[in-house]
Amino acid sequence: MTTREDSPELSAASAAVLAAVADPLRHGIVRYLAAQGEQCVCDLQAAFPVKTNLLSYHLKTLREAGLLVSDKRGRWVHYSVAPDAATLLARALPLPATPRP
Amino acid sequence: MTTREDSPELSAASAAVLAAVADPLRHGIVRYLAAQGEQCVCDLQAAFPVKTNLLSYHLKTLREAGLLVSDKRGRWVHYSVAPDAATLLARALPLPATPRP
DNA sequence: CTTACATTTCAAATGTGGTTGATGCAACGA
DNA sequence: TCGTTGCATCAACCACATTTGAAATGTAAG
Repeated sequence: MTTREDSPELSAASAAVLAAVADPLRHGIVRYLAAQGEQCVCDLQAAFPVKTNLLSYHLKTLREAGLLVSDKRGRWVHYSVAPDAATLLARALPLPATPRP
Repeated sequence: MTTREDSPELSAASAAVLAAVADPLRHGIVRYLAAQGEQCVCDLQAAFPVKTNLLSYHLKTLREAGLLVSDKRGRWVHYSVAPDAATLLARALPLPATPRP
């Protein structure tokens, strides 16, 4: 094992994280949750006009990428942006991120 | 026309930029060019063991995403990271980027 | 207990991007 | 001119991601 990361593996891992948000719907979901804070799936259904099972599929994709966390409370499942999502994304970029204007 | 960007369109445009680097090979190419500076395709062939036409396809993808620029000098084509690539990527993220440690 | 509701899971259909092999083309040298 | 080199383009194939419809799970209300 090496101390520093191997380039191909780093690129592969980074690409996987980026692929999660490289979809218009998933990108919109993350933006929406970042702006609105925690929302239940039913709220997301109102905001994004897609079938429920499709929404569920994309939420699962984002969750498995480590960008979202879910919390089941009673009958509803609430989703929110993972605490380290911003760091995860910034580190996945192939270039150092510049501060936003 | 609106003053602020429309959410679905912004997400779509951002997702397109992110999709360009959401591939291990393309991610590696951008990282390599950022580290090494301008390189001709022949140099990239040495660094990435893939067929020439495949490399050309991925370079075209990155170029069309606005992340790379190409410069044909004589017989060789030199690629380098576009001047505003870092900004383009940072803006494409669905969350404000955190500074890297 | 039975029903309704919120969300997930499953399997099958569809679509899209990456890969390959072949071909094209411009620049250079013999 | 002729052949070679460096790179791009094209069409076809294949693997995988997305989408769909149906059914399952789990929770709460009546």
